Amino acid sequence: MKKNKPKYKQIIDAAVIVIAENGYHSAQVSKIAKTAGVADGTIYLYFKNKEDILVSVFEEKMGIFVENLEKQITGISYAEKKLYTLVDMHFKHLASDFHLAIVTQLELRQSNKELRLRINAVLKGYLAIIDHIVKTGMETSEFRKDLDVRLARQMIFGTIDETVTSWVMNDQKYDLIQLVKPVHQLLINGCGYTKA
Amino acid sequence: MKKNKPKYKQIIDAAVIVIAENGYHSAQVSKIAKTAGVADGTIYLYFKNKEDILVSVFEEKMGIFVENLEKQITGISYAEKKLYTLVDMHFKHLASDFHLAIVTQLELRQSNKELRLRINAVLKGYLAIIDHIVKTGMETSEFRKDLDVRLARQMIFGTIDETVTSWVMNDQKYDLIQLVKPVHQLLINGCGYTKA
Amino acid sequence: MKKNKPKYKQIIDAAVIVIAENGYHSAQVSKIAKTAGVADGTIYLYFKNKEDILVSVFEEKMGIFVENLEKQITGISYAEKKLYTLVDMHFKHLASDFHLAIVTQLELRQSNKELRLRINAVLKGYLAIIDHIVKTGMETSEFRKDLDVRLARQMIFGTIDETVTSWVMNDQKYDLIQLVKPVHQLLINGCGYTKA
Amino acid sequence: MKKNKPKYKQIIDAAVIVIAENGYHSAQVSKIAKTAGVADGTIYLYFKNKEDILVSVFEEKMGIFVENLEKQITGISYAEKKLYTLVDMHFKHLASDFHLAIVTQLELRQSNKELRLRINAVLKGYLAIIDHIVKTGMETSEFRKDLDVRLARQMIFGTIDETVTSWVMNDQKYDLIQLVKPVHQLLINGCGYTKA
DNA sequence: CATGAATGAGTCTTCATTCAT
DNA sequence: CATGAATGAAGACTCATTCAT
Repeated sequence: MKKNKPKYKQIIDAAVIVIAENGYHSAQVSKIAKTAGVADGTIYLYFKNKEDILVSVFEEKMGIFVENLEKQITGISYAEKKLYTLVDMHFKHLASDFHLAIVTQLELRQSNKELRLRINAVLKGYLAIIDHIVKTGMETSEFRKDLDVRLARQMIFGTIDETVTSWVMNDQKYDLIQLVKPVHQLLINGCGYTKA
Repeated sequence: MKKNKPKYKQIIDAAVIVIAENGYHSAQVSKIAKTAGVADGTIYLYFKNKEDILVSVFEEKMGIFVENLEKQITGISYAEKKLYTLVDMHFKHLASDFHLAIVTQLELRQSNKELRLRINAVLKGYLAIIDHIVKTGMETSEFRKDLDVRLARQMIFGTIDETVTSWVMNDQKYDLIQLVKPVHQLLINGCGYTKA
Repeated sequence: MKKNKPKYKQIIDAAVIVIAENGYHSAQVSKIAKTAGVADGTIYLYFKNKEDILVSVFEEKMGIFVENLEKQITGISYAEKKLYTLVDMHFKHLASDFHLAIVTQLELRQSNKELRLRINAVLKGYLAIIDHIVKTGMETSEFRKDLDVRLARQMIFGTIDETVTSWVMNDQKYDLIQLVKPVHQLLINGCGYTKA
Repeated sequence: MKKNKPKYKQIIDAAVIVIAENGYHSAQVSKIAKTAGVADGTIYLYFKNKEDILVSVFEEKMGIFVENLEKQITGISYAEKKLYTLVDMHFKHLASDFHLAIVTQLELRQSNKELRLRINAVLKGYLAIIDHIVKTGMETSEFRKDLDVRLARQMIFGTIDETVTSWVMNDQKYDLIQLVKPVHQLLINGCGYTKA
């Protein structure tokens, strides 16, 4: 895959739009090709098949995001602040790209077992960051020592994901970014010490 | 739709199995019919189309579950205990039906906008129960007074859902029911008072 | 076939309406049954299959018509007057039954080879009357002696049929009965002696 | 529709044969494709659906015929000779293409209202020619001045059509072309002056 | 005679993918 | 590299007909 060629990006960008507007199953390869301004066959010079386009969209768009996220979070000392940055960047990322949010929260889920494995591979990097935050919090005693890291991660990811999905399914009619603070508070509390 | 006819239930039950084992898109109607022991055409006496089968499975199975849940929870006084019962029943319900868990967590998500609306209609009852718990907790001062009910609901639902999905995607190789207590603790903390 | 039973006629009458309003292929047997006020299965106590209904409509409605026609025409001496009666009765018959005209001119043609044979059997009686008229005309010297009876019959039938079909396809928006005289004139001329 | 592509004509020609031999409803698209030597899907690059094939056959074959007919007839001065040419070319056209005659006279009639509209659009050109002939005859005093053009046209078309249909339904076992002269005579008489 | 729930055969159409140019 | 015409597999759905009651 020659990921630096302009056509590769053209197709990725066209795919986000076409899939967001039509749904994955109604997004014909020929429609993506037309939107990208290339021939149908050209798609197959850059992608193995239709599913590959979908996953590549995720890999490409989320891959960059996770890289940025990692850089930002590494430089922060406290888990609380790390977690705030995570929620903040996550919400801002999707709030800034209407179509990508739809693809990520709705269309990408319409995939079979095989696809989900590749998606999970990408997600692993993101989940590792969450794990890192949780462990940091336990070390700094910001969080309870007896936290089950996997469960804490599932709460953090589940809450963030559900919040974004609800926002998308409500046609993004309220401001997602305003939810950063209260969501962060919920998560911090969840990981913190039980009230006396 | 004659929902009391035995054939209706036969088809629903067959659909759960066939969809879980093959995935929604590979689950031919004829395969469901054969498993149910009826003719292909009989399916269409009880369901409008293939999608209708999928949603009906959810409506039927989750409808009963939500009813039971409501009854149990209404009789409980404290939010903490209510929430425990919710998590407990949710996990037990899906842990007891291997196929249903797959359909609920994975296959049902592969649906188009129209279908999701019907699914959401069913979910509304479930989410209303969560809302009720959160409000109860706020009234009894078990939970913070300044909770955003919608966000709290999204945390609770998101955490539970993500926990179940992870468990399904890991082929249910660990015991979901053992997670009731720690998940409950995370959620109670999330909704409770900030540590000193 | 117990053709005197009321249900037989009920079904025939329902069929004319349903077929006229929906077209033969969209006229489901169940719709005819419902309109006739009988169960689906009852249809098959009176008719062999769906095609049989269609032909029976024709046999029943046209059979009576041809009988009447025969009686009337036999009593007439001259071919010209016989032909006038034929055109007159034909146009009046179809002009008086909106639905029957549609079935006869349009829907009945949508049949396969086998059906057309049965229809032709019924038509034979009608065509025999035309033949009789032509022969009478040749004997009385009203018509040319060298007429080809078959061709004359085809002109007469073709002209009448085409006139009615055009009228049906134009949604019967002009008065068919007013055409009796001019059509009769055309046919008489066609069969008559060459000018000068 | 790329009507100049060879495949378009291949499919049209295959359709005439397959439909004539099997009847429209038993003529599977896959059979037409096979006969045309193309893949099933290729059909749909050139035709909207199965019905579109049927009408296109008529449009294509009759369109050319009507064009030729127009050219020939325009060059003729007298209505009588014009009419002779019409009948002559009509009979010769269908007598020379066994399969086309079947499709035109029998299968094409098995179409629904929507289809008949497209068929009528093509027929309009043909009927216009007949009208032109009738009017010419009235101007040259070959025909009666008081002819109703529409009725005359219906007689001419009805007679020709019925003659061809009878010939097709009798398995074309007699010579259609020998009927040109007598049929022409019938029509000329019909339009001409009443015998003194 | 009458019912109507159940049957199951039969086919058009889509669209991801290929490959000759 | 790029094209786009051609491919062909695959399956949901309808509805005439049956038969146990």
